[in-house]
Amino acid sequence: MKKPKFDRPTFNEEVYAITRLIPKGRVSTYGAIAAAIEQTNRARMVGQALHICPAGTPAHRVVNRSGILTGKLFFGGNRMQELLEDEGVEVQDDRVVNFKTLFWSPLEEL
DNA sequence: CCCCTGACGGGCG
DNA sequence: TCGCCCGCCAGGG
Repeated sequence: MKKPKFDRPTFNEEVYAITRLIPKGRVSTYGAIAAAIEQTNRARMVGQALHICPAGTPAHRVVNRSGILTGKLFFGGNRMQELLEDEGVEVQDDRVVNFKTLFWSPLEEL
């Protein structure tokens, strides 16, 4: 009884819930979301969850720790970048410009 | 059971 | 920030 079973369905819902809280024009990271639901070493699972996220989930606002749009390939073409730019987030070379200031932490700003 | 893969992250130089 | 190595962990072959 060391490790609590990994409840994929619940985990995914938690991820989507946090993701939906990311303000328009701001971005967050896989690790920050994982930390917010107390699953610090499961940043990768956050990625898996967003890969199959339901419509309406602003997954484009989630990037990696360097501000790189690691998931753009799953949006097709430049879709992820366009979605961000439509919200006023500047992107250059698959990376969020001013990432440090646009970063939104579910733990500190919630 | 072994091995590899991956929308990741921390530490180091 | 970049590159590199390594730890992490669920899935799939």
